[in-house]
Amino acid sequence: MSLRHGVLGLLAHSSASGYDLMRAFDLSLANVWPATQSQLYGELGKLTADGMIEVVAEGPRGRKEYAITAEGRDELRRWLIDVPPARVRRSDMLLRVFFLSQVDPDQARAYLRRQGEQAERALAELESIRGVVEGGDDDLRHHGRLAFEYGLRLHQAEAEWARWAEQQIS
Amino acid sequence: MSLRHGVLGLLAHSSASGYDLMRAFDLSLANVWPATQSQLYGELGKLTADGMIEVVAEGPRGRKEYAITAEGRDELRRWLIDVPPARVRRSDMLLRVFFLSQVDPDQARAYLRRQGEQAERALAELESIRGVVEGGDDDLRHHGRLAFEYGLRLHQAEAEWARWAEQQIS
DNA sequence: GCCTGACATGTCGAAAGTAGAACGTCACGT
DNA sequence: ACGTGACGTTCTACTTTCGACATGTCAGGC
Repeated sequence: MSLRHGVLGLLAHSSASGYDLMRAFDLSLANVWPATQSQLYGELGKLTADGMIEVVAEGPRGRKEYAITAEGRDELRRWLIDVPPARVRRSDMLLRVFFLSQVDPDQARAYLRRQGEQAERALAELESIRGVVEGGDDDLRHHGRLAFEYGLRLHQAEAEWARWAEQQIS
Repeated sequence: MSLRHGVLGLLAHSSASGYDLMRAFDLSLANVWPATQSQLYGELGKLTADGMIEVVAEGPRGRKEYAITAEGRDELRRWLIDVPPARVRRSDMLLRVFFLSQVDPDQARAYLRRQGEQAERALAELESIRGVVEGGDDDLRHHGRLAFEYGLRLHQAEAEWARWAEQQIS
């Protein structure tokens, strides 16, 4: 249940409303841990019930501003340090690769080429927001930079692999 | 719903029982699309109901051997070619990176070091089964080799990133 | 005064994934 | 004859995720 910890992490950085968090998820965590609005509001309710966060202010339009509690901070740290990250990552892209012999070689190569192009597009997109990431200087952004670099390297490797794999099919 | 296509893909390669598929998932697809036994048997039922697969033989211990139908093969091809793979991959490992400022630098560095070591372990493990992957010569294995190489490159990049990231924290 | 668009929260149902209990069979070694 | 372990299926219950819908408020421009 990492959605819970995503919310705690953002609230540890600064208090926010559900709507604020929704945007924060879309902006900074979109590529790492996407979440829908309904998921978010549901989790806020559960976190409040569990005493991990609390409503610290109410604004216009029923806006509720949430803040992390000491208990929530403890839980976040525990998760960061003590809970080992999941080792496997599902990839339907790679699952398809296993079964590529079911289509003819031309189509298989086309598939790999598309994947390569997609990786390059992702790479270009990342490069285009490099300025934004390197601009700010708060904690979140600082560590966001590490994640940014990860994405860069990952997509690079992916693009190269796709080119290599395409050549393997003959 | 890629579990469905994982099953279809394996059955396209050769007929098998639920139990056989379970082992096939554990062996070849474990790192790409893990599935539990209950999920598998459930999906076999649904696929049969949908006419994508059929029972072609019954063996001892209530064993049912499933084979893919023409309809199933069509669906598999459609998925392979027409359905674009998901672009985002959740990573709780990376999610933690965003919030690393919540623990002290020593702990943050330790976290990244552990991740680097984990990537290297994964790499070593892959290298150790290189012989197995390169041994066989059926279609599945041939394309499995492409996935294998992907894993190799990915973990390599991950290990390097982790080393780099660890140094960034000071 | 009215429309639009951003702000804001909430509920529902379906699909997908996780976890494990329960049950029975067959082959093999001792 | 007996136990063990691989083989094999089925069912239930829970959690997570997704997508859509419902509902309403406030600020600004025209």
